[in-house]
Order: sequence, then C-alpha cells, then structure tokens
Amino acid sequence: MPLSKERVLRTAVDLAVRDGIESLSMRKLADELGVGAMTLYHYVPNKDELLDGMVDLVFAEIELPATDVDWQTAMRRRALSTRDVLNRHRWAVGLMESRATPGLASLRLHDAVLGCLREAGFSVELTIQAYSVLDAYIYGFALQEKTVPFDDARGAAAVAEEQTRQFAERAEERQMATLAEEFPYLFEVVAGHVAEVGYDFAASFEHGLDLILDGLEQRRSRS
Amino acid sequence: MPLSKERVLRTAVDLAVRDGIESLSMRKLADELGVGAMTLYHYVPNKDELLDGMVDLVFAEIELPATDVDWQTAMRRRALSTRDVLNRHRWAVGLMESRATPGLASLRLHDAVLGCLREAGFSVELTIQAYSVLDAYIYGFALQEKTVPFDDARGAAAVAEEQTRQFAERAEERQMATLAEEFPYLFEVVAGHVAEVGYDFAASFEHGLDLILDGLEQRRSRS
DNA sequence: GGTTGTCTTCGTACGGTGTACGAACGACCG
DNA sequence: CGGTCGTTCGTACACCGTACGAAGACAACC
Repeated sequence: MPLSKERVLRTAVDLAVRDGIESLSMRKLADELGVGAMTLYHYVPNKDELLDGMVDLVFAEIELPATDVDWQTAMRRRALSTRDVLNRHRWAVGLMESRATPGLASLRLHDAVLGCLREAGFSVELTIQAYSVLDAYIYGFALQEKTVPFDDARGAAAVAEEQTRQFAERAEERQMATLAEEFPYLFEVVAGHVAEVGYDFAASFEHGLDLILDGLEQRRSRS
Repeated sequence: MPLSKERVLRTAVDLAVRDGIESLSMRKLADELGVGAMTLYHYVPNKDELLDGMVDLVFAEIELPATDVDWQTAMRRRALSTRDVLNRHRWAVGLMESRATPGLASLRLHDAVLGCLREAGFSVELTIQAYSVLDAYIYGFALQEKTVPFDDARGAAAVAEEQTRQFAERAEERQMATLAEEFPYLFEVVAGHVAEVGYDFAASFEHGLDLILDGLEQRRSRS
C-alpha cells in the first residue's frame, strides 16, 4: 500500500489510541510506516496540521443527527454518539475544541446540528444557545472521563476504595487530619457512596443530557 | 527574595499566563528566576508535579460556595467565579480535570461544593448527579472559550466576518461550493447572525447555567 | 580553629523532540 | 538519451526533560 495523507493520518490515529497522544512523535509515526521521519513532511506540512487532520477523522466518526425523528431524539443520539467516539479517542479530547481551523467533517457536523435545531423551530438565538449548552456539556463530560482508569460502576468502586486508602496513607505521613475529618462531604461521596454502589458514567451522562434537553424544549415551546 | 516552591510555582503560572503553557519549559522558568535549570528540581520533583502545583494554585483562586445563601445562588456564584478564573488562566483548561492527583485547594473546593448541595437537601445520588452536570458544563464551556481570540460581542462579530471571508477564499482556491451552499445553517449563524449582532460568551454561559440550575431544582424538589 | 555534614546551586551530558536543507533516486516525458 | 518532477531520506540544529556529580555556603560539632 503506497503512502498517502490518508494513510499517514489513520496510522497516526492508531498510534494515538494505542500509546496516547503525548507519546506520538513524527519519528515514531514514520517508523510505524516503515519510512524516514522527513518523508512525512510530503504529506503533512507540520505536526500541528497532522493533529488537525487526525481530529477531523474523529469528527467524521460522529453520527450526524437524524432528520426523520423529533429533535430531542436526534440530539440525544448525536450526543451519545459523540461521547462514544470521544471515549474511543480519549487522546482527542481537549484537541477537538481548541484547534483553530476546523476540518470538513467538523463543519459538516456543526452544520447538521444547527440545521436540526433550526428545523425543529428554534430561533437563531435559541439555536446558538442550545448548541452552546449541549456541546459544552458533552465535551466537558468527556474531559472528565478522559483520565478515569475504569469503565464501569464496579471499576469505579474499586478506584474509590483505592483512592480513599491512598489518602489515608498520605494523611498519616504528613500527620494531617483524616479525609473524613477534613473533607467530610467528599468522604461521604467517595468512601461512602461510590465505593459501595459504584458510579456509572454512561447513566450519569444520560441523566445530565436529559436534564438539558428538557430545559431546551421548555424554552423552545415557550418562545 | 529566596527561592521557594511557592515562588517557583507562582513564577511558572505567570509565565504560563504570559506565553502559554506549551512554551513553558524548565529552562525558561529557571531563567526567569535567575537560576540554573537543575536548581528547580530541588523544589519540584519533575515537570508533571510542577504542573500539578500550578493547577492547584488556580483552584485556590476559585471562590468557595457561600453557605449563607440558597444553593442556587451559591452554585451560580461558584460557577461564575470558576469561569472567571479559567478565563484568566486559559492555559489551565484541560489540565485541571485531567490531572491524576488533586491538590489541597482542589479537594477543599470539591468538598465545599458537595457540602453545599447536600445541605440544600440533595440526596447523595442527586448530589453526584448535580455536581457532574455542573462541572461538565463549566469546564466544557471554558474549553470552548479557550481558543477564541475575542472578548466581547463586538469582537465576535469581527471574527465571524473574518472567518466567513477566509472560508470564501479557501472555497475559491479549491473550487468548492461556497459556505452558503455547502453549509447553509452554519452560514446563517456565522455570517448572518453572529457577524451582525455578535456573540456574548458571558451571557451565553449564564443562560446555560440557569437552564441547568432550574433543571436541578426541579429534580431536587421532586425527590 | 578545623572538621564534618547538610542544603542549595549548577555544568555537563544523554536521549528525545520538531523540522530545515539538500542530496539521492526512480518514473516519466521529450 | 537528457531533463524534469515527485518522493525519500541522512544529516544537522535548536530545544526539551532530567540524571549525575561536583562545588560552594553555612551551621554544628570536637
């Protein structure tokens, strides 16, 4: 298979998924492709634009909102798809929002989302508003999920227990107050609740999402 | 003034504010302090923990929720303060949530927020839920604001106009369809609305925030 | 006083990074 | 065959984080 921008980008994404974005270097990417480092610069002007290209590949994976269902269902599906993609591509969280020049897939998605809201009867102002809340929530949630080392409620419980233990250790070393004394509410939540019943990110995401969708529908129907 | 961990961290934050986090290097930081690079390692174990320390300084700037007002007012103020701080420290957005080991200021803030909600009558589950939505929104919003090069509505309008122009240029070069044809809804919003009346991030943040606070209050009073 | 030890500073060096430059090589066209 | 062009790559430079050990400052002891 010959080298191409497409293949360079896809391989870069594979490496980012496997080893994390911070360890992705032009040399490693070139190695992976069986090629000298400088060869890459014939397909990509520099590393920044490589990242831009990778990000747009991620955007392309996100489902466009459906046009044959009510707007809440469409937005709900789009949000779930975004969270899903961002979970598969944690390396991209934090890059997607902050990059300066959006790629084609990104534009396509944004246009489709705005279109979905406008066609559902949102005014331009409300559309912008809805778009802003939804995306802030979705990306913010992904940001929080980015670093957690577990995938399900059971894992969350294990981590909560472990962290509680670690904190107790640290406190003892520095002869500080215990977690329970110093941060009672945190203790209640982490050591009490989460360590007991766990924490389900997926369910939590949907609850917050529905809260926002409900609020938006109220504002839409009221306008 | 003698060197100290405190002073190292503060200077690092100053440099991050001035030149951006990605250009902050141990050598530059040492230069700024009039000291050799390796000297820093007597105050900080490595660069990662330097970043942790810087992040905790930012957390320390965020106002704790007040205890003498109703929970919505307290959370509202805390959210506004967070956005404010994150806007002064854009370099910190993306670092604050993703770092593994939270500092003291961070723990203190989290505890205070959880406490505010619990005392307001939220169940533990609802508290976690509320906390999750609010923070996802706040940090997600900050993430979106992170890169925008303007501060007020007028600036937003100027940027929207400029971007529209740039897109037209790009389209012409590659003989693509125009923005208006290819992405009509995006066009309506960017070239139509924003370029005309601008976009006020602060107002937008508050709208979304109130939407979420309303939703949370409904769930609280219903439980 | 001299000696010892601890704390702070720093020079040097190693292996990594992004990428500028120019040489090499093949395929193609005249 | 000669020439052009697209692609590849070796080398080099400036920068990065940081390991190591030497050098100095200064207080506490004999």
